[in-house]
Amino acid sequence: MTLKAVARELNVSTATISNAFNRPDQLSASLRDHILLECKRLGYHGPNAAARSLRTGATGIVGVMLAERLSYNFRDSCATEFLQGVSEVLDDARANLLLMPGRDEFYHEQSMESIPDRYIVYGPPRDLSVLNRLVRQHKPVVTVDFTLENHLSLNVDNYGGARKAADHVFSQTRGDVVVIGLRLTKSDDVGRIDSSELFDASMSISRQRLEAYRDSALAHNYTLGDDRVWNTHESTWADGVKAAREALAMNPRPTAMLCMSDQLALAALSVARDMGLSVPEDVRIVGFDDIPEARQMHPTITTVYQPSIEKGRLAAMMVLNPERYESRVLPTHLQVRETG
Amino acid sequence: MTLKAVARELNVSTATISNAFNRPDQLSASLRDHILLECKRLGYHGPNAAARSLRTGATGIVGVMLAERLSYNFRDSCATEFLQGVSEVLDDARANLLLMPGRDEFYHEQSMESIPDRYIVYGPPRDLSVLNRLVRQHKPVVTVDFTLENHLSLNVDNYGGARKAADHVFSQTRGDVVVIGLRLTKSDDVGRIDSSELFDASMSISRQRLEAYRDSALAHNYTLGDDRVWNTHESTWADGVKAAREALAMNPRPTAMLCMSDQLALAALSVARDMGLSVPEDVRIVGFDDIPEARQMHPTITTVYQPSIEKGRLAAMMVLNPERYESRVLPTHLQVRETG
DNA sequence: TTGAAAGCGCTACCAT
DNA sequence: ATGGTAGCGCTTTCAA
Repeated sequence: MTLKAVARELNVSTATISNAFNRPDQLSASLRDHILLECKRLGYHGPNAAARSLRTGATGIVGVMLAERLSYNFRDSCATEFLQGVSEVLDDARANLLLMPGRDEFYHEQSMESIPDRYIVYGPPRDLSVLNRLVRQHKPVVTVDFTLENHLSLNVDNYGGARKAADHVFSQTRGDVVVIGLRLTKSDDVGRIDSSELFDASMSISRQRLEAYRDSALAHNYTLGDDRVWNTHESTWADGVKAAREALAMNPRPTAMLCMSDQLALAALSVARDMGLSVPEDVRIVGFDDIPEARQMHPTITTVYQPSIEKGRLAAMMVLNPERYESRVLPTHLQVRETG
Repeated sequence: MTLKAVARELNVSTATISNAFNRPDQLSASLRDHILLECKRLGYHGPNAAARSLRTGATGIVGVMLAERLSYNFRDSCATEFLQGVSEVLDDARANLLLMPGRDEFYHEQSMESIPDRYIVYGPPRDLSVLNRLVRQHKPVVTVDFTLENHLSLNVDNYGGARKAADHVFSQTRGDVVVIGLRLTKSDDVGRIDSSELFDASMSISRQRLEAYRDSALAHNYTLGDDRVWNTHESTWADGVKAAREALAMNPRPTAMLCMSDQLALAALSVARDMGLSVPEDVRIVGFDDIPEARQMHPTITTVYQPSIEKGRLAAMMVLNPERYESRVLPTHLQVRETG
């Protein structure tokens, strides 16, 4: 069933059918009602979205570009909460949600970026080429957790949160402190970092957190050298366990671990207990994000709260009405609980 | 940048550019390489997806139709795990994922269903009209957690799992057993059910679970009447708390609760503890799904395992290659832990 | 191996 | 208030 077929069936022009759906003021109410009723009877449910979009350039679809592959985001509580916030607002706005990976290899010779009307870019895409293609569409874009010149952005106060966490840790411990970092470099491996390979601070929230940890260390007469900072590629149990094992094998054993996500902190906690260590007596563990599990675990995790759901809601509202908003930085705060 | 513009720029026909992207065998390798290189230079990243789809009817997008609004699915661990499985497979297949709500009101006069090439329908859509529109597209469809005539479906053994859970409970307790159900009727309210309003068993996994509970009760000389079955609208903390409060206020107090999701069981557990009850001594609590939290909480939740991630993977594989698969029912099994 | 041209389904302009 | 029609960007047949 196409618009043309309906027009023929009802003996009116295609323009009239189109108007019945898109511009009610262009025809009499009675004709419009008649047409809409007949369309229902004939099984025509409104203009084909692809064809309409070709003509108008609009689909009502909001693209959410993720930093990595799609599946990663459903494993990460933080990302899931963010998407929850986004989808709440899109639901109300009657917009659909297209998820797009941030890796170039996923776009084999098709310009999928033409489908959505607007974009939320959640974290710096792994391949910047993908971002460039997107920007060239001249559609509303909101970047989240990083900034892009001439575009609206939404960030949280990573430096402030991390600083508070580190200040708290350094004021409580006399021993060695280590960092379990997240995506600080391009490396896929888990291991100590090499500062020369760090991502740029403007593009990497992890880098911002690291700076805060280091500044705090300095303020407490301690140095957080490369030999005390581990990198992980994903905020997963596996990566966290690997890094924590290496870190806790250091001699002398660290007395505190600053983890860049709660997921990593949870893994570190498990490793510490397997080694027979008491938390926080033998080793303090502090996370980041404040995912629900941080509150539910025993012991509960000391961490930095960031408003993930709210971030999603706001990102969606910003991209739907860019003219009404300005770039923002949302606050974070320290949640002292049992592990630190 | 359009294909036409590129063609003009390079002094070849539009057909040749199109072939360079879609049918490499139709032109010389050298010309193709030249064209692809020039396209990159000119910032043309391949054919516009909307236009191509208008012509070919294919977009490389897989639609996942959800039973309800989008946001609900990001709050539900089960749904999130399912989507994780789906997206793993779609990642590998280089397909994109369009999330679509299952409520009619979200499709205001636009036939969005023309965009995806294939559909996974996760749970019976709240409004069947949406499903009908979808089916009329004659695209591959896989239904999950319900069946649809002439279409591939993927289910789990709800009856079997629920039966094992109930048999376990009835063999352990002499007192009153209540059910905290999930979407057993259309009602948005939390409260006791009226059996005459129950959904049809073929469309409702909850109904299947209820039948299993009731059959098990009968086998143990007990009757699970309407006054012992609560309905909730969403598998959320709030709904669970409300239902559990009412149920535990019964006189005599129930000694076991069969909950249709772990989320509801978690809420019931919290209510029981707030009332000063010991679990499982005073009241046994059994869930369904086996979400990660069920293992992590203290006490750990006795529940029925269903393979949510695997269900997602399989649904995606089925919809990508419908001819290679048949409808299936995946097994479930009882996980006895501390609460029951 | 390459090119010309029709047409996918629709909307927006301009006529009437 | 309604209709005629060009053209959005592309693919595909057919002809050269």
